[in-house]
Amino acid sequence: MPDKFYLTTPIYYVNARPHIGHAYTTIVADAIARRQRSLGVDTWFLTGTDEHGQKIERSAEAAGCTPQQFADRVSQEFKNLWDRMGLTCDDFIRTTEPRHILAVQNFITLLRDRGFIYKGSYTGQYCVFDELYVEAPPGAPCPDCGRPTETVSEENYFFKLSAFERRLLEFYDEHPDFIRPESRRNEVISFVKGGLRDLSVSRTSFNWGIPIPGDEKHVVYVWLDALANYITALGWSSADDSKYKTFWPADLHLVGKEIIRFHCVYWPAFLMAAGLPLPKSVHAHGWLLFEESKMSKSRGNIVRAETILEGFGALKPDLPKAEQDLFGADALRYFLLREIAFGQDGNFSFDALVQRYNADLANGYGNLVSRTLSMIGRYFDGLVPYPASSGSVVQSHSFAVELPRTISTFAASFDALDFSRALETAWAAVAAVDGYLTANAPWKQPEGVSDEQQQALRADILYTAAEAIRIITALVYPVIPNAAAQVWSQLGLGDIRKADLKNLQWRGLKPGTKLGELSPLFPRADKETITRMSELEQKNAPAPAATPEPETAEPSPAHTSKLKSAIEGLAVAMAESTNETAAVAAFEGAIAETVRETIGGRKDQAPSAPVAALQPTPSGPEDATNLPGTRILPPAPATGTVAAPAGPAAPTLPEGKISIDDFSKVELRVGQIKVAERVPKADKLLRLEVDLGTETRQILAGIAEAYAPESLIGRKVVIVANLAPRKLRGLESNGMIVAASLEGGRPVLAGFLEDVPVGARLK
RNA sequence: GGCGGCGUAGCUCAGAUGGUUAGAGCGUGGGAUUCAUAACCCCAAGGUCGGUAGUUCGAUCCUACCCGCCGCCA
Repeated sequence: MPDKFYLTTPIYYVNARPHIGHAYTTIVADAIARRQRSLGVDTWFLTGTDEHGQKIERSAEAAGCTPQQFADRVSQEFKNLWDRMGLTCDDFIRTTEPRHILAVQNFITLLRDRGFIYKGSYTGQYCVFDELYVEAPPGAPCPDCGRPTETVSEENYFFKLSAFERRLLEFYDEHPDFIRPESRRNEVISFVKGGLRDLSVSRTSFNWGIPIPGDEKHVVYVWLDALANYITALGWSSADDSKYKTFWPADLHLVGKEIIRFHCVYWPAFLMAAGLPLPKSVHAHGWLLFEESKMSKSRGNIVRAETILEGFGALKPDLPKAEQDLFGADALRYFLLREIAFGQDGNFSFDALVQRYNADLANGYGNLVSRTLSMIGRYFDGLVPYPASSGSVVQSHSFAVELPRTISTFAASFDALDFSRALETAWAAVAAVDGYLTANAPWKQPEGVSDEQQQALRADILYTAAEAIRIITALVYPVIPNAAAQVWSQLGLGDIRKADLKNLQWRGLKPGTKLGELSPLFPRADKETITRMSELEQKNAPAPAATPEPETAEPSPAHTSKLKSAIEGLAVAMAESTNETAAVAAFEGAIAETVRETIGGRKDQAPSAPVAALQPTPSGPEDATNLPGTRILPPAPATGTVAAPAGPAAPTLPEGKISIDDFSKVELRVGQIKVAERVPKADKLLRLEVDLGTETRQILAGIAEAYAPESLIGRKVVIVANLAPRKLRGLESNGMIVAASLEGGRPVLAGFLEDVPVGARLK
C-alpha cells in the first residue's frame, strides 16, 4: 500500500453561491481526508472553483462587473464557507490562477503534439446554459435542460475521443473499481459502447477562458479546463512538480452522479492521450432531495449550509461564533454521512436533521459521554479509575469483546465509503455501552456490599465505559471532528490531532489520567431549532433582482421548459460541480421566473442565480464593492449573519415580489383534457372536461381561436386547480388553464417535455 | 423509444445461492430506572416483502407479464 492518498472534490462552478449540495461533497472528502491522515497516510485533499465559461461571462455582464471580479467574489464565498465549517482541504485551486492557466496550456500543447487534437468545424445547436453542443434541430430547446439553444457555427479544435473507445473499455474491464458505484459503472460502459465521437475542445464564441496556445482566439472548452485542475493544482508541468510526483495519480475523485461521464470517459481519455497515469477511482454520489413534496407544503428550496451552522449554533449561545459554526458543522456532517447511503440520493429536511441529531448525538453519544465522565468526576475525583483486574474487564463484557470487531467493521465500511454503515456500527457500540452501564448501575450500592467492594466495582465499570468511549471517539473523529476533539480533551488525552488513532488497543486509556474540563457536547435541539432554520432559509432564499424595469411583456418561448425545470429543480443536484450546476441554478431561476410569469404575469429582469451568488458576505474580506447597474439586494439578510436568537421576524419582501408561501397558495396541477367542444355563440370559448386524477373538472378556456377542440383531447395541460368557480356563458368554469399569451392575445398552452402523471402538482 | 435499476413495518433502509416465528434504527404504546442532556435500559404493537400468473414439495427471493418510481442514452 502506497503511503499517500490524493483525493479531490469537483471544482465548483462559480455561477451559483455555495449550498448544502456543495457542502455535502466537500464534507465527505474532508471526512475521508481526516481518516487517512489519522491513519498516518500522507494525504492531499484538493477542492476549488471552476471559473471560466460563457455563463460566467454573461452573469458578470448582467451583474455589471468583470468576469474576474465576479469569479473572485463567488470563489471567496466558497472558501469562506469551507473555513467556517472547519474543512481541511490542503489546497484550493481556482481555474483563473496563473498556475492553472499555464498548465492547461501545456496540457493542450502536449495533446496537440501527440496528435490528438485537430482543427475542424462544427455547426449546430449550442446550449449556453449547459455550455454544450446538443443534438437538436435549429430553434429547438435544449433536450437536456429545456432552455433555448443557439445556432452556432464555429471552427473548433477537436479531441480524438473516438480513438479511445476500445482502450477505455479495456481499462474499465481491467479496473472494476475504477467507477463506483456499480450502477454508474454500467452506465458509463454502455455509453462508451454506444460509440464515441470526437469532442470539441475549444470555443471562439466567447473570451472568458484559457486561450489555446498559438491560436488565441480560441479558448479551451470548460470541461477540459476544469478536469485538468486535478493535475495542475499539483504543479504538473511546472518548475516545481514535486506534489505531482508525490500524489498523482489520484486515489479518489469524488463527484456527483451527474458528472460521472466527464470524469470516467473524457478525463481518462485526455490522460491516456497525454500519456499520463489514470486516477484509481471515481466515486459518484447521489443527490440531496429536499423535503419531498408529500411531506410538507412547498418549502422546496435550496438549503444553504450556513443555515444549519446558524440554526444549531444557537443551541450554544455562549460559544464564540467560530465554535458555534464548528458545532453546527458536526451536526450536519453526522447527518449527511449517517442518514444517506452514500451513492444514493438522499432526503434532506430540517426535521430529519434535528431528529437524527437528537437521537444519535444528543441522546446517544453525547449523553453517554456525559453520564460516564460525570460519574468518574463524582466517584473518582476526575481521575480515570484503575480497573480491578487486568484482562477480566474485556472478558466479562460482551461489547468490550466485540470492540475489536467494531473497529474492523467500521474501518471496512468507511474505507468502502459506506459511511452510513460505519456509523451504524459505531453507534451500536454506543448503545452497548449504555446498556452495560444501566445493567451494572455503578451509582447503586447493593445491600451487603462493602464500600471498598463497591468502589472496586465502580472502577471496573467506569474504566470500561471510558475506554470504550475513547475507542469510539477515535473512530468517529473523521465524521464529527470537533466533538471528538472535545471528548478527547475531556478524557484528559489532549489534542486529538496529535493522537495516534490507528493503533487502537483496548486498555490504551491510562488509569490515573486526569479528566479535562467537562461541558455538554450536544445539547438537545428543540422544535424551535427547526423553525429557526426554516425561517433563516426563507429569509435567505434567493432574492430575485430588485429594481424592476418594467419592460414590454414579451412572450417567453421557454415558459414550459422553465416550468419543467422548476419541477425538476425540486430535486437539487447535490454536488454539482463545474458547469453542471444545472439543477440548482435551474431551480432558482426557474421557480422565480415561473412564479413571476405565472402569477405576476411579468417578465423578470435579471437572471436570479448569478444575482443570488452575489450576496454580500460580511464574514469575507471583500466589501460589497460597487456592482454598478442594478442594486442587488436589500441590505437585510446576508450570508453569515449571526443567527437571530429568537423572534420569527417576518421577512420583508422586496416590492413586487411574493414569497414562496404566496406561490404555494396557487394549486397548479397536471390535468388531461378528456372532452373539448366549442361553446355555442362564443368565438373564443371552449368547454373542456379535464381529468385531474382525483376528479374531472369542467373548465372554460378562451382558446378556441388557437386550438381546434379535437386537437386537445388527451393533451396534458397545467391547471390552476383552486381557482374560485365562475360562470361564463351560463356554464360554470372550475379552474383555469395556464397558457402563454402572445401578441394579439394568442394563447399557447403550457405543457411538459416529458410525460407526467395526471394530477401531479406543480410547485 | 433503447438499455439498466428499484418497489420489504408509519419513516429511512438491511436481508435471504428459495426452506421452520422476514430484520435494524427512528417514530408509537407499555414497563423499569434516576448516574446522565425528560436522556438511558427492557418489552410490545405494526409487514398479504408492488400486482397477477408460472416453475417448485415449498417463492418475498427464480421466470413471464402488468403497475408505479428512477437513472443513462454527448
